[in-house]
Amino acid sequence: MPTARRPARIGFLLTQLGSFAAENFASKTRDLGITPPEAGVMRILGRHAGMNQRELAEKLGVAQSRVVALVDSLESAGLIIRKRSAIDRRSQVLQLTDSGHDLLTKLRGAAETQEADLAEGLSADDRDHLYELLLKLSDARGLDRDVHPGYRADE
Amino acid sequence: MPTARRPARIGFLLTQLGSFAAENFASKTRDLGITPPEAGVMRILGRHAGMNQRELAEKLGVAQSRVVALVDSLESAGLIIRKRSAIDRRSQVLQLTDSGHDLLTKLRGAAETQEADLAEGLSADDRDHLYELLLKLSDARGLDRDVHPGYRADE
DNA sequence: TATTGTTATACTCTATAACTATA
DNA sequence: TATAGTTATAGAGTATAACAATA
Repeated sequence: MPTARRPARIGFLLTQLGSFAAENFASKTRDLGITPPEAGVMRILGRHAGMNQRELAEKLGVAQSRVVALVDSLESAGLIIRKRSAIDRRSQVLQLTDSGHDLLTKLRGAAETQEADLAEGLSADDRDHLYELLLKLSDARGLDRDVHPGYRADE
Repeated sequence: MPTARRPARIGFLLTQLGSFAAENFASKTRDLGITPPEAGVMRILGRHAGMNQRELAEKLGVAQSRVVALVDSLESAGLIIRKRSAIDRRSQVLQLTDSGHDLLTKLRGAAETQEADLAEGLSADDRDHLYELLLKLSDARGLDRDVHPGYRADE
């Protein structure tokens, strides 16, 4: 019964490695001129074009006022555009620009690089198995496959 | 070759689950009346009694001024005490109080509860394997087995 | 009246720099 | 001079509440 003898460490290790992975990715987004939360917005808009800001806030789990700042910044950088909906003029519809699509491609490249960084030290079988186990945990908790929160963490 | 077909998602999942684990633990420390960073201090002092504040700052990877605030708060709560070192009167030596030891015991209980929460949905074998894989990753990166950073994270 | 987005404001976390006491 | 700790200050990130335009 190895489980009973093993110390309670999965939570600790997930937090520690999650932090490490987040820092690692943050340094890559920094090189591309955006912050990690901005990268999250880009990723979501890449998959769900035409969202309005309220929908984006809900998906991200942040306040609408926070989305205003994120969208301001990405729009200033020329990566996305706001367009008033013709149907409901209260609503701002968000679209990636060409430049935004280019950046999204680079972000995906960064994610591939990160994957190689992180999995270093594991065999291909180990990697696949780790992926399956993590996915099982994530799905079992109903976590969104596209989103994770920015967060303040500890053990 | 399953690895080549698998999307680059280990980094994402580690960040997402790390965030989830951190939030989960934070809610438990909140019930005990302390914050997650304070819980980290308690854990370290439980293992390394007699540290001074500079050493603690180094171990945590935070500024000394941050340690002042953390220690102030834990001392006000009666969980630790500062004692001027007799050898070097600049140095403040930190010790857990009896009450601090009690709280540390409760924190360990919380970690056990969290472990059960997190591993729900995995078989005992899966849990053991996941633990081994995570530990391998953590060790391969030279991460401290006692410490992880408080952090701001994304993908 | 209700909803979308925006602005104003405040709070938390944390770091850097200046300072005090001691070495 | 150098170091341990403290205080003062500032910046980043985020939320809540008040507000404007539209429904």
